[in-house]
Amino acid sequence: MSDVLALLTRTNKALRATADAAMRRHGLRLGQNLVLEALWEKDGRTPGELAEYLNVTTPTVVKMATRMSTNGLLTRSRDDTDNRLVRLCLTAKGRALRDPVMAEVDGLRRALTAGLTDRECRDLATTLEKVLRNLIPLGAGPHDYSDQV
Amino acid sequence: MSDVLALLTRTNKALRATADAAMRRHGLRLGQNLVLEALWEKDGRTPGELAEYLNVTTPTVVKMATRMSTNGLLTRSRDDTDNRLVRLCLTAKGRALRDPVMAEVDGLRRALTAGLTDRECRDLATTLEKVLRNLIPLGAGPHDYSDQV
DNA sequence: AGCTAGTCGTTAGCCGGCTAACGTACCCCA
DNA sequence: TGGGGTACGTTAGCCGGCTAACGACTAGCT
Repeated sequence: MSDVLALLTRTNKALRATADAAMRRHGLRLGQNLVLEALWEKDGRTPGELAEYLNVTTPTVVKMATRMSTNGLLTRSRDDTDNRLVRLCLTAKGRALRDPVMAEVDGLRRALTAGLTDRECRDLATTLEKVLRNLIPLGAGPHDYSDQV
Repeated sequence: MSDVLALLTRTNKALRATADAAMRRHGLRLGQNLVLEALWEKDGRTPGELAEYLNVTTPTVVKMATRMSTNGLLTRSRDDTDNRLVRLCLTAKGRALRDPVMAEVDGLRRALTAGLTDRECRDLATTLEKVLRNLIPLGAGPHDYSDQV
């Protein structure tokens, strides 16, 4: 009982489905709002910068950037001074999504914790952080946790 | 501060990475252990049954079953009495993974909540269930949650 | 008995995520 | 000044997940 693993899995699945549905209402897909957020905050980032910022690999950003470029959300352009770099710049369409998408994410954030007391929210965050810290050392590389408690 | 949304996202990402690494040690991939678990519990299930049991769509099960069949973990065979049905049956290799994989999942489950008190675990589960219930009505269909608190 | 409606699995195609391999461009040092 | 190492983006290919369209089979009603 109280299987945190299963609960975490189910919660995340529901979260993904809900978030994707929310983003679709604005012509976006699940992670694309994060790319936009990063560019709203600072336009003209490179795929590599974005990848590090979003905690994702570069190829993932490249593929998403290609789709988002096709959808007219951003443009690719090579940096003048360093020809290796690629600058991802928002289009007017990409900039226009800022307010509605931020409102949507805010709504999701509130819906998520609806009916929870402040105390519950804080405790949830604290405990999740602990779980996260438990996971991080295991995530990188072929680590064996059979020696852990 | 205490952004439950971001925390949930990061936790799940770490969880997926860790779980995938754990399953790879047994020649499996992320969700394949769930398929095996379902067949350990009751062999010869159909893709549709499995999909419902795992809360996943049928095509997802079909694709996984194809890969797992290629890897010699299970076999496909048509039902004699109803030729629409396909029976997924474990091979010896698939059966042999039962103990080691269950132990691995158990290790993951324990590592996940390492350093947490029983109280913290129970509270975490309770709160996650609330969050999950908040999400479920939003997940199905083009629902608008702008009216929610 | 035959036609229709419903059930079931498969295929095609998309998305986000990853690793590995590749090609180009820069940079620094001999 | 040239060459080797390094940084960067792209491509290819895999996995889990989804929806939509398709095809085969059963079942049910007339």
